[in-house]
Amino acid sequence: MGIKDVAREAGVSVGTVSNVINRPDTVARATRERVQEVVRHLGYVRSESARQLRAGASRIVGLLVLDMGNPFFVDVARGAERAARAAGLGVMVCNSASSPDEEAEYLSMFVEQRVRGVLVTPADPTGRDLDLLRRHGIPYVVVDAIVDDTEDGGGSCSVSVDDVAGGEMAVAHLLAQGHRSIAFVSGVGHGRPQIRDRWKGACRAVALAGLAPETVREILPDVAASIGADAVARLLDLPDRPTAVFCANDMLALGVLQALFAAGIKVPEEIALVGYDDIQFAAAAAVPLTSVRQPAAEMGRIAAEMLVRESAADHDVEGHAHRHVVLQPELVARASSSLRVAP
Amino acid sequence: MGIKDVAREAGVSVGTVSNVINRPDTVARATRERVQEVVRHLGYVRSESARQLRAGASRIVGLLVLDMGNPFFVDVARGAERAARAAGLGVMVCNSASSPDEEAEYLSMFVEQRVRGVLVTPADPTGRDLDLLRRHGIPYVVVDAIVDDTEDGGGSCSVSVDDVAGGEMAVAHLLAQGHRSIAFVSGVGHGRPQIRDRWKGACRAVALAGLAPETVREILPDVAASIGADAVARLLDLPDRPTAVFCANDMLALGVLQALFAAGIKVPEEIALVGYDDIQFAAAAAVPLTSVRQPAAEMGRIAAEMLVRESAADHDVEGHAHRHVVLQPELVARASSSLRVAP
DNA sequence: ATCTCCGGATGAAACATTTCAATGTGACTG
DNA sequence: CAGTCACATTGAAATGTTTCATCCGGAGAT
Repeated sequence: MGIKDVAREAGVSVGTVSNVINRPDTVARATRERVQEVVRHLGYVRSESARQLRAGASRIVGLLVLDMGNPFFVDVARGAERAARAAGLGVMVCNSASSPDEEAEYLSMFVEQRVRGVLVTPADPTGRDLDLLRRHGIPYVVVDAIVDDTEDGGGSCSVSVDDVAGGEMAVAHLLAQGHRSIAFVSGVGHGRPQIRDRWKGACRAVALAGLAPETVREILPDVAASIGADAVARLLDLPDRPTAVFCANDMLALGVLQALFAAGIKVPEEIALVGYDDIQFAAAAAVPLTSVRQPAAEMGRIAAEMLVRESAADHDVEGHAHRHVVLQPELVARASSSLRVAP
Repeated sequence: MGIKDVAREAGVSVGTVSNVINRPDTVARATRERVQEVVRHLGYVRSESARQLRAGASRIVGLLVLDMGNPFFVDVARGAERAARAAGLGVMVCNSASSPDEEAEYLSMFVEQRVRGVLVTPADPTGRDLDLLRRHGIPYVVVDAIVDDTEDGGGSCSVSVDDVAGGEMAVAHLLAQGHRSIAFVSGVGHGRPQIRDRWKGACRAVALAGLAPETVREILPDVAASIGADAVARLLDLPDRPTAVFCANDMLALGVLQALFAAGIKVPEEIALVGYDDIQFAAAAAVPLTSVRQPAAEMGRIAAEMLVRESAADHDVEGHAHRHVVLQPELVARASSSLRVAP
């Protein structure tokens, strides 16, 4: 059951069958219809493996995210998937679980598969893992991060969101509500640029308001334990107890919200809460969560489109200039940070 | 940069290089080490396409789910992925979005890829789409459903959860709380067997309690509109307003919860609420949600393991007997259905 | 000294496509 | 009528592996 069987059955050469499938307009109508009939009759489906062996690259792109359990990345995947399919490409979604080892493993699997390209949110902040792709000439687009890799001649496109602006608008919002002691909670991967930028934005908001830097303090919960509970425990231990908490993402914020509830602390009356990502569940939380919305699906879409363009252009060697698209986040105010009564 | 280059550089034949990679113990130590060194030096990575062209099947399994946005399926995917990787297989997760058309499209893509097998939650309740796989001899396991396909000689393994039992325990729980008028809300895909079974279970609980069948009524919100809001509108229109709502899944329940909140109706005081799936966010909802937990990750794991076994056994033609594993759900009681004060 | 065996290495076939130069066939032009 | 051109079709090469029958050289047995 190969192209040869179809050819024999239809009384034509394999080349003609191939043409019927890939360039139907170049073959005479009578022949075309006869071949198509045989294809249908035999239930022939071409073999991608043979096809891509010849072509040198497959028709799928790899997508490597940090956490499939986080709806933010699910949205990114959805956007990417839709755009890729519009270009006739399939998407293989993989989950590095923020581990550089798993990341390396998946990337080398992508190389084995000779994928058309890769969309990746790097787990390894050095971006060293990506060298593998570059060495094999596989184009990639960095999603939700900017990797500074211009020095080694490579470089890449990227799509990200302005996390400094996001952090700033979250804290500016809290300051506007009258809060003067704010905690910034960063959980797993607190060292990642995205999180660092949100922290920077938080500090900038404080500085712009002309307040003391200590107005916002960082809390680093133990990632081994239940993160939300540990964060709240540390929070309550703080000398000058904060009246507001800004969490590095919504998953974290939901955990903190639960822990605050368990501790009998009222949100937003006693402590205001702001998250990040505006995942679908933020609005349905125990107290609807104020959050900084990131255009996740759009990020996925743009990344996939850039990849398609780059992979199409990669034949004229330096015909492709890497671009860095930076999108803007948006504050969505809900009950968890509502205007509190002045003390 | 193929196996040939490695062979030339190391001064051996391609067969030997292949042996070094796939059966290192059959080649003399000196040769082996020399070849390995060259591989490292040249950065050689074997081509999966060529490999699978020869082998006839790839090393990836397809996973087709109904809704990537639903954390339930994300958990299934996680379980499947882990088990597949333990067997050296990759997983390609795709989202049929409950559309038979998309399902058919993805399945034929799987056939093109000559995947090793497929894990699928069918969007087409007739299971007709699966014929394609059977025709091409691709093993598949049905996840979260049982397809009755024994008549056409094919058949398949399946892993599912006893939805009748789940529906029954949800409603029995509400009856035990004293509720005597219950609404069952089923949203998108209300016609699917899973949902029908939950409804059957609900009816059975009522019958077992010796109550009138009208004790539980079904509500079918308009899927085009905002489902939660529409469900609540219909609910309030009901002649004898129910005091409890059982939703076919948690996504739906969260929507209903939001709509109830918007309508100023207190949960659980005025209306009790029970969901299904016990997704991670159920516990963090506005009112922590009572739900029926399904062992999602385990289902994925078992399904993948069955597939691996079947695909290994498919050489001895009828050496494989299809099995149907049915797991048991579990009720997780939370605030949304807490004991209400007698009227 | 000859035979047998065995660990190691080899070379070619097979896998299912795509692509491309070459070929054949009429039809139209000069 | 010869020449040219466009259109359809063909046949074979090329893609990078794996597998398997074969071969080689040396060690042990007779």
